[in-house]
Amino acid sequence: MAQTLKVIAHPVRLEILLHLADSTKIDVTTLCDKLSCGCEASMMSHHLTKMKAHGILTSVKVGKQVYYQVARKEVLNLFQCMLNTNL
Amino acid sequence: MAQTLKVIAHPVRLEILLHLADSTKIDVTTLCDKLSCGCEASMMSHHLTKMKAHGILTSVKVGKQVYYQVARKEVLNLFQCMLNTNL
DNA sequence: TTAACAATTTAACAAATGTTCATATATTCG
DNA sequence: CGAATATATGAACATTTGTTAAATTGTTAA
Repeated sequence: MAQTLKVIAHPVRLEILLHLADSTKIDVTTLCDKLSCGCEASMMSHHLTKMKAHGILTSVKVGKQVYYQVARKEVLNLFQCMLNTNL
Repeated sequence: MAQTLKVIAHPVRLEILLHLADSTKIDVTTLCDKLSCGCEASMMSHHLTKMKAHGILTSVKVGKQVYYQVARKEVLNLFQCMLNTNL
């Protein structure tokens, strides 16, 4: 549990999750453009890879792009809980 | 929000919170004894200090001992949410 | 009051993890 | 093939974690 929290506990990664909660799946470049954190593709890839490694995301490669999406929907619940709790 | 999660995202600190959810307040040595993590007083102090620094805990000194308790009850809600969500 | 002890914190350091920037590896298209 | 684009990887740097030892604060009793 601590492990999962740790992976989530990063401003960019939270924003990624927030975004993926709406759009089903999204590729790295688009994600970079949409997020307000001004995150470079390289760094974005790192974050995505990390979350994927922990089973929070999955990815599908289609041509040049790799589309990511949330694998563990529970994480989104937690996210919602945090927003409600005014944490 | 990421900051708060980051502070919580550690096995020992989660166990501390779990314990403080029940017992209103508790001193460092007792906490060390009760937790199953085999955490030394020194390390325990580190964790408690960190959580206190982030406003999650408060402490009162009574004689030789320092009693800690949860300052932000919302954090416990989150905790409960995580348990429910089977995270 | 001071010596001895007990509870907690601080300091100093090595090891493990995380973050970031620069570079490398696909993949498509002309 | 070679240029252009999308993503991944590597290596330097920063932060976190855990350990051991020493310092601080408080208590007790001679």
